[in-house]
Amino acid sequence: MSIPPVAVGLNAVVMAAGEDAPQVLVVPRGGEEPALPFGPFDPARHRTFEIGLREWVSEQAHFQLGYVEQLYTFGDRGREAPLADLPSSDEARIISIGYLALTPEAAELPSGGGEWHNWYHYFPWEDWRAGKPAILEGQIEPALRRWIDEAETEGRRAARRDRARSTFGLDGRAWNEERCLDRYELLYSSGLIAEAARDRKEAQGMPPVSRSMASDHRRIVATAISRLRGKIKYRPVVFELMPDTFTLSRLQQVVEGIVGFPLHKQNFRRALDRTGFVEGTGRMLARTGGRPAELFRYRREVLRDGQATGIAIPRSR
Amino acid sequence: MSIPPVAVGLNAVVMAAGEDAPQVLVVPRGGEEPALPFGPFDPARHRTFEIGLREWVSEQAHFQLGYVEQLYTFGDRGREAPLADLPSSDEARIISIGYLALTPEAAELPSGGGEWHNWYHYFPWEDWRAGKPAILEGQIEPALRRWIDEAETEGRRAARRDRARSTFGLDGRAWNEERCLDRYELLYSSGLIAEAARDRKEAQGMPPVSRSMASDHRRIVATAISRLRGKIKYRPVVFELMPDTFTLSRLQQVVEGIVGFPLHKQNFRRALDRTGFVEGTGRMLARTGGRPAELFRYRREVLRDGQATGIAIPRSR
DNA sequence: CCCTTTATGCTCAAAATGAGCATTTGTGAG
DNA sequence: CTCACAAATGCTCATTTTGAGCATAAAGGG
Repeated sequence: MSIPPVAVGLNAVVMAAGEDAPQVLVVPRGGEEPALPFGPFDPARHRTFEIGLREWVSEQAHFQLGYVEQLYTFGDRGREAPLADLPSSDEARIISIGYLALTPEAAELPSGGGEWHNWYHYFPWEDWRAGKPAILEGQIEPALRRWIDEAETEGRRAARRDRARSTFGLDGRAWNEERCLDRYELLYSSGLIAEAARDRKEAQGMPPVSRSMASDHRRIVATAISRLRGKIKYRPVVFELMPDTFTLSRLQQVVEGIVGFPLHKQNFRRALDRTGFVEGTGRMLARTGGRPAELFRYRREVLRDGQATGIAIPRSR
Repeated sequence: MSIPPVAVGLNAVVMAAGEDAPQVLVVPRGGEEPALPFGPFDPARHRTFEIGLREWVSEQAHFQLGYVEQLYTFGDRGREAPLADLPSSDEARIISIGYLALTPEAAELPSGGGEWHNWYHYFPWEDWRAGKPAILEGQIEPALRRWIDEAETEGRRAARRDRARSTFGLDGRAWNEERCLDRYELLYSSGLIAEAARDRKEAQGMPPVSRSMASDHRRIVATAISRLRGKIKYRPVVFELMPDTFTLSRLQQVVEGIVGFPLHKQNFRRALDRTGFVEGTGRMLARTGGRPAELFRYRREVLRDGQATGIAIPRSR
């Protein structure tokens, strides 16, 4: 029993908290769609995937990774158009292992390497912080209804309707921010995503509703967003995105950026307080535009003993 | 930029609810350690990993899979002793993609294929349903304390102590059932797991405290247990393990088997009721040894609309 | 010094949890 | 045919945890 060889690529979704929105690290490719930091896994050079990943990211984006976790391994044939500089999938299958990396401060990136891009330029329908995004009622929902009606049998129409309803919260269903990946995949299969037309080598049927990425990289980012939005609730991962000290308002801002909707300020603080995750430093941050805010610090120790849970996400209406 | 080839293996952790404890499907290998259903991923034959996986499982264990999700991709060099019939890792690196599969009824397995084994034969320290397992105080905790003291510097001792405390709930810390993988890895690195000695080709230092498995398969099972114990709380996955109709007591029994501790019966039911996941069928199951119990059915529809959360786990004291 | 802007504090009702006690309804022994 | 027993269900009550607002404090700019 011998195992046929396949090529393994490593992709990193590096995230940081930007000024107004979460950011993802991309590598521009002059004229072409931007890509995630990406590189082959070479078993001769790298004892582990993570080592290889860190090497590629620092080489391509001039950037050192901190917190890293494995996301998912993507390997379906036909899931992507291969990047130009890789062998096409007819010859050897390429599978890619996606990683999520979190890093504090979106600030200093040496030039010539990667760039920070706002998540929501790639996923505008995911940002509900200022209410329901106009793109949903304006473009996505009508297109989804058209896609539902296009199905051949009533059974298929019902299946499409159910899927669209539950992922996009149509017809009064609730919006579940964690289902970002499901939404991306639905938009892909209904042809609303530029990558879908590109992969099928068709003319694009829809005006681009958002920015696209190389290969299946946008799918990997959607996977990362779903994972992060879920994980933030049961593991204190937000703090990987914060600098050493921060105000509670800033922390809340970062969480809101991630989950994509506004939180109730007082309740957010009360719940945070109970977790014991943060402690005041006594120092204040002036020039907040109002009353100065105290600077807080993350207490890494609390992770060690007791149940490490995440932070509460009290939605505000 | 070309990608060096590696070999990809697919492993399935197939789980079912047994009479008294959850079971995992293993393939006996006459005399040697049992293995998970395992097979190479052949990109020429299989369009997706899942298709390949289902094929291997049905071939090796004579068994059709239902619910399947990807777990993790394992690829560290030296993480395992290779299976005898595979090329050794010096030549080509073998990475394995682990999958978790859930299936109702541990009952009918055609003979000659796989066997159902109780989880807790491989992880006896994880079963707290009848109180704290004796193996913890009897063997594991003393060995951990020895391992802590063996460290060379005080700093390392402190690090080991912290790690042991938080994973095994030493010194009054809480036991977190989701950290099954962390515990396995700690036992592995502290030499309490037979596989550790085997992989380093050492004589075994400890009397085997539990059964071992081929290669790194026990680590994969630990990953699956951790995942399932976490997921059960925020997604209604237990029902994948239940037959069409079941009593509430049986459902509770299955959940208790998974999380590894007893639940408060009334509160479990109250919380379950609120979710709307189950509905009574009106039919009763007699011969329960007491008052007959009503048979319930899982309402798959609730998943479609609204927030699909998991079921509550009200620990009983 | 008043007004605007943030940061923090506090209160109250509603909902969810944690723990028990109480009833119902089969089975099986005497 | 009764009665004790074993489960399955039903209900109650004190605590906690949420969800929503209202109120107060402290800078900075006319």
